[in-house]
Amino acid sequence: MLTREEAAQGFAAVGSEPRLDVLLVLVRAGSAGLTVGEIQERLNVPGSTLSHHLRFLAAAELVEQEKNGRSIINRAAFGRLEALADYLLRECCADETAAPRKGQAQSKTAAE
Amino acid sequence: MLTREEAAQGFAAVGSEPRLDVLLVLVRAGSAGLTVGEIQERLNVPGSTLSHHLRFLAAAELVEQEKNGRSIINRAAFGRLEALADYLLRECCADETAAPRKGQAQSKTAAE
DNA sequence: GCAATAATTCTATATTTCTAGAAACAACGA
DNA sequence: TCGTTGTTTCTAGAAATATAGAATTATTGC
Repeated sequence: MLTREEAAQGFAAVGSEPRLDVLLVLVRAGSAGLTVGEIQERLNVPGSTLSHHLRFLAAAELVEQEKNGRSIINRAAFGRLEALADYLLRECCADETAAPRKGQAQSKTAAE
Repeated sequence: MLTREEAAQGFAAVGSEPRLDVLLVLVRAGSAGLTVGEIQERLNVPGSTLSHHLRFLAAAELVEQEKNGRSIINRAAFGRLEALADYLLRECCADETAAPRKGQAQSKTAAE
């Protein structure tokens, strides 16, 4: 499971529009992944900038990079992304006084 | 649904450890919420710093604030958090060439 | 070895964010 | 109205991040 630090790092990684764009392009690409050049074509961003953002995403382990000849294939780390998605609401309502039914995110209209 | 900008802003909001801490405390508290002072007690952070972070979270609409006398009650916006959680993988594999079965996040071992 | 391609690292500047003390503001109770 | 409590705004210096051109490294084909 994700530590608090890993989760924060993961969220920070997708917490910028250019990086979120990069990740979404990779998520759409699925398990095949995309080379840096292919991402660059789709997003129209300078190589050095893209490289910077990919490093961020890779450091957070949201993207995996595999070298293939002179290209680098980037793939979304689907397992990590699922863990991240689950993280926020996992402890929902643990301190709820009345009925501590865990895992129940009540809608915003449900306030007492 | 969340726009790309809203999603990035939301992720950025929980992309710092102190802010993630604040949000998790509120998620645990459930629909009752917590006053600023109560959060402060639990996290042991200066008021001005906490106020700064809460503003960030409120701007991203991840936390709702309601004035109550001289206190302010903060509540996690569970609906928003769910939307955020869903956002990352929603378009999974849309570009997949072979079998574009949407919504299927294959495990990391599935890369041929 | 040399040119071409793919990507990263170096560098520098601009911008944003973090942190927290101090001051200010708002609401309530006496 | 005056003091107290809860919270925000002001302020400022330190640190991190964004952006992108230029130089560099790595891989391949000839």
